[in-house]
Amino acid sequence: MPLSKAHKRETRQRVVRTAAHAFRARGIDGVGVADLMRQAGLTHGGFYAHFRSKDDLVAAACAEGMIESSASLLAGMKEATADAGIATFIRSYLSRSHRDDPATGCVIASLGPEIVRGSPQTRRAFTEALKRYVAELADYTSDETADDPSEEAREDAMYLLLSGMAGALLVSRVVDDAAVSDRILRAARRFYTKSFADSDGISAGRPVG
Amino acid sequence: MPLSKAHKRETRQRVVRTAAHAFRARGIDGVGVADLMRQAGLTHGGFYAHFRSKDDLVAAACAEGMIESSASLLAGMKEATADAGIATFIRSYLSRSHRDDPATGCVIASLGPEIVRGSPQTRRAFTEALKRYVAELADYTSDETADDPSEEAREDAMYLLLSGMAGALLVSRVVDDAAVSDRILRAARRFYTKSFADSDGISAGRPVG
DNA sequence: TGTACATCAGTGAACGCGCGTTCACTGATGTAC
DNA sequence: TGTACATCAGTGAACGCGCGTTCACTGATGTAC
Repeated sequence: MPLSKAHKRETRQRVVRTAAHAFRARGIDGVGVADLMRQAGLTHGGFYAHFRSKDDLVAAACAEGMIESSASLLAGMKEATADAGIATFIRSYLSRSHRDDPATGCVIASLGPEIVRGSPQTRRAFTEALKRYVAELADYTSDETADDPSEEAREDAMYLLLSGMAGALLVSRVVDDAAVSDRILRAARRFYTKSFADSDGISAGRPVG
Repeated sequence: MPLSKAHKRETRQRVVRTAAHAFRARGIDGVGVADLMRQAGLTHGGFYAHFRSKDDLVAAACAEGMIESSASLLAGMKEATADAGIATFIRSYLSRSHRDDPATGCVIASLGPEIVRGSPQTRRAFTEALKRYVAELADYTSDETADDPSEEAREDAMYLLLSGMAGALLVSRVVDDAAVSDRILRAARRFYTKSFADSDGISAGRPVG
């Protein structure tokens, strides 16, 4: 046997992780296979020992990016109550540092439309990662009391929260005016916190179902 | 003199409109100059009589798409009260027909990230069109009474509404599961209507400022 | 423990292709007389 | 009203370039003996 299977797995994973970053920063069409392999410390020819096509990598990288960014966001949620945890989540997601660093951030906001137009495999892989993420968030917001809404309602709420914040982040990035961009982030932090991390009765957004 | 200036203006406008549709449907990188000119009934060489570069067209097409889609959305809002008008707006924006027809729909949801990575001119042109759109919506929601929030607060609310709906639309498109996609649209219609088109006191989202 | 061998991850030149852009041209047009 | 002319929107062949993919190869490796 030549090199070990673990070594091959590691190389593949390195390429996928490099791609997950590069795609979010420069777009899927903006990153070539040769460019990517160089960044991973290899030459372009070896690419096809790991992937059947660029599209094969795209599917893996989109799922990987989703998993990475959600993990780093979820990692910050060690709060005592679900509301406090979600409030932390919202503050991190709608931060200026997230806005200014798409490479490690939310895939929906950086690659959403490209995935929509992508291959069935890409959409499938991404959807699966997104569903797992939303389910995890929905579990987190479950408080196991009598008025705890159904799991489906909690999932719907998390789809709303996540998609709404992704839209706000996207608009804050697209806008060519730093003051307006900051205003959008600030207003969104307030709005989503009030709607999804404030159980004191008056909340309109949580639960929505 | 050769052909009239009006004729040239019309040809240019035809190309811009064709591009505004094609870009939203297939992405900016997914549409070539030659392809576009063919669709407009011309050959590719003539392109440079109207635009300095593809990028020049992209800037014009993104602004055009924003203006077109906002106009068609605003056209449906002839209601007696601002709340009823916004409710109509939300219902149209978060409809299945909008989800299934990106070519004539919201530019944020179809091209947002590509514009973020685009040229300064593209972001500038798009930002201007977006600002005009939001100002128009903010004017519409003004009810001229004592507790009418400031224009800035009303604009912030409209940025939130628009970006949030764009995110929901985007996620409903990206998801590879018709049932989940429909659920997201339905939940979003409910949530944004309650938050932005319901002045009966309990609303958390309007005004946000 | 030492050697011969089969494996296959990774190399790098080469491919066809479509892209944005250029350029010499053509021919329909509005204007001047 | 009719004709000669200058203009320039639009044509279509050609360009250099970077893309995704292929392919004959190399050489470090784990295994068999």
